[in-house]
Order: sequence, then structure tokens, then C-alpha cells
Amino acid sequence: MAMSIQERRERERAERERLIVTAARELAESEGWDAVTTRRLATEIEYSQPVLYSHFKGKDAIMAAVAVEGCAEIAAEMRAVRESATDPRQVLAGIGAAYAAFAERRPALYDVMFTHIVDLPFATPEAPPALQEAFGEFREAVRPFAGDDNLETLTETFWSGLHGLITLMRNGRLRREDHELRLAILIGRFSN
Amino acid sequence: MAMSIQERRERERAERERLIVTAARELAESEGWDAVTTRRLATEIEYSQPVLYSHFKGKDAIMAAVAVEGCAEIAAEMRAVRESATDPRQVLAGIGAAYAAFAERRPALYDVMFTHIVDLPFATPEAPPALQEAFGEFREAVRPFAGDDNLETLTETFWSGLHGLITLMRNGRLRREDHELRLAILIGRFSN
DNA sequence: CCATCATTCTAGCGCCGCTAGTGTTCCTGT
DNA sequence: ACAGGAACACTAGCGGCGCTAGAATGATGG
Repeated sequence: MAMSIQERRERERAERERLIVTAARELAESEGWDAVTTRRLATEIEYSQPVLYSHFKGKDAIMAAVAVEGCAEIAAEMRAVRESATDPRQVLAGIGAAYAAFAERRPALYDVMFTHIVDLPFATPEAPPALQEAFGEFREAVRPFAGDDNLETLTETFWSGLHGLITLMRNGRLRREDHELRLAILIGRFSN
Repeated sequence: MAMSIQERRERERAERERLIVTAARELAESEGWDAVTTRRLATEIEYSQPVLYSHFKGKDAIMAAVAVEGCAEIAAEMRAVRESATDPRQVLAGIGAAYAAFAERRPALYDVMFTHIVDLPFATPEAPPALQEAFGEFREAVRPFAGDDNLETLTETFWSGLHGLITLMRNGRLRREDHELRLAILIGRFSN
């Protein structure tokens, strides 16, 4: 069992890294990102502040790690929806609803994924697989309605529509009551 | 001329308030909102920090004041577009392009208007007139294409689409090159 | 000319993200 | 078994943030 000591150390280190990301995520989801300070996070994981910086370059990198987790989660939820429906219209509507529901259920997670400025590669091949998978779900849902439009671009536009609905509503720019109605209109305009 | 001294004081006070808002806006537009600190702003207007708090409740209130200015500006630009075109399709496309161009030209202003969380009343009768006017421009541009959909709700959805395109692009979530294409797709989906 | 009152300033509070430097602990080679 | 050294986590502190209490300054009216 050569290397076993080093292996144990690396394993413990990896565990602690997950601990940090999980703590950041839970704290953000329960009290918002403003509550996620490096001091608070350090207290939460029962280590001192500088430990965080031995794992991540800074707070932004921690947030980026949380964002990647979120991408995997939303991708899984969208995939489940797409596999459970067959009618293309239902798929598109389901995907849209699932996306919006995710944003509603996990606002902090959604923000760090799509509104906060974190230096994650996005629209490039170097983007995290989870992110590409999530976008792929959108693409497959949109495909049946592409028509003459470029599929990628159409998908981006549909995604933007959802994102706009969500962010404007959450900032208080749109009345909450009409959310479902707006969602239906958006789906309608993209499914014909 | 009774009251003239007091009137002069009030006038000077109002001037200084405008000075604050203008300085905040120019600083934000040239160096971003992160550079707009209360200290920096105080230096810029050549007063001490606490003076800011005798005019505004806090930094958020200053940002809100800047946001209201921005609303008036974008409303004017949209009105100009709407008055210069006649074909409904051209009006909608023009309004969309003008809105996106504004966001591109004045990103800091756009952010404080529509993405930052400032406690301004929005979707209520108490919203600033300038804001209601801007939304009104959208509504009139969308009206010819309302069909069976509720006009207000449709307008909100169209606006959200634009907002999504803009914010996702600016955060690096969408490739910049395809912006015009996406804009065209959105307009197309809302004008038939 | 002085008392009064409004106004503006200096100084400081408790936070933030981040890091230099110190101590401690544990592995290694003899 | 033990000294040397590297790896590690810690304490303490930097500069900057939004904001405010209380001192100093200025103009006003008697």
C-alpha cells in the first residue's frame, strides 16, 4: 500500500473541499449570498478563514463551484421532464416550467448560476459538462420548433426569455400573480 | 421678497442633490458601480460623506435616484423610435433594438434600473412616471400583435425576452456575435 | 455683539475579502 | 529513537466598505 498516507491526505482534502462548497450552498440557500462571508463560512466548517484560500482562489471561486453543482441539478431535473413527456409541445412547456420552478425553489442557486458574475466559461467548449448538458436539454426541447431558425440561436433566445421572466419577477419588476400566464405566452410564441 | 433666504437655501440644496445623483451616475458609467463608494462619491462632489446621508437614506436610495433618471432617458429614446416608424413590425423591431442598444451603451445605468435590487415601486401605480412611460412605449409597440393574449401580460413577456437576452449576454452566458440574430428571432416570435 | 440653531465635518464602529507571518504537527532519513 | 524539515492551520492585521455619533463651524435673529 505505498502512497497510502498521501492518498488519505488527498482524500481528506477533497472531503473538506466538498464540505466548503456544501456549507456555502446551504448558507446561501437559507440566508442569501450576503450572509455567505468568508468568516461565517469558516465558522460553519469549523476551520479558520485562510483554509478557504488554500482550496479556492477567493470567494468568487467558491461561488463558481456552487454554481457548477447547481447546473448538474437543474440539468437532471430537465432531463427527467424531457424523458417523461413525448408530445413536443408538452416537452417544451414542461422544460420551461421545470426551469422556472427550479429558479423559484432555489433562488440563491439560480442567481449564482446565471445572474451573478462568476468567471466560469459558458458559451465555449470549456464550459462545465453539467452546464452543457443543461443547455442540451433546452436544445432538444426546442428542436422540433426550429423551422428555418438556427437551432443554437433559437435555443439561446428561448432560454433568455425564461431567464428574463424569472429575474424581472424576482426583483419586483413584474407582478408575481401573472407568472404562469407569462410563461404560457412565452411557450406559445416558441412552439409553432 | 419674504422667505427669499430660505428659498435660496432650498434651491442650493436641490442643486447639491442633483450634483450627487449626477456624480453617482457618471462614476458608475465610467468605472462601474463597484467604484461608486460613499467615500469616493463624497470626494467627487467635494463634500464629506455624511452630507450624502442628509439627502438620501443610504447608497441604495442614491442608486434608485439614478435609476429613475435612466428610466426617463430610455423612455424618451423609445418614444422617438415609435414616432419615427409606422409599420407595426418596424416599430416593434425598432423598440427592441433601441432598448438593447441603450443597455449596451449604458450598462451601469441599465443594471441599476433592472437588475440591481433597489427598493423602487415597479408594477404598481406608485411607480415613477418615467418608468410607467417606458413600459407604455413597450405596450404600444406590442399592441398590434396582442391577438387573444392579454396586452399587459404579453408586453411583460416581450420585455422579459429582451431583458434576458441582454443580461445573459453581458454576464458572458451568451456569445456576443449572435446578439443581432437572437434579437431578430425574438422580434419574429412576437410579431405575427 | 452675542446666543441660538442649523449645517458640515472629523473620527470611529463593525463589517468585508484577503494575506503575511507564526506556530504546531507529522513525516522522513539516519 | 530522534533530529530535521516540510506541510499545514492558525492568529493577527491590512485596507476598504456603509453608516453614524458627536464635535466644530457657520449663519441668523435679538
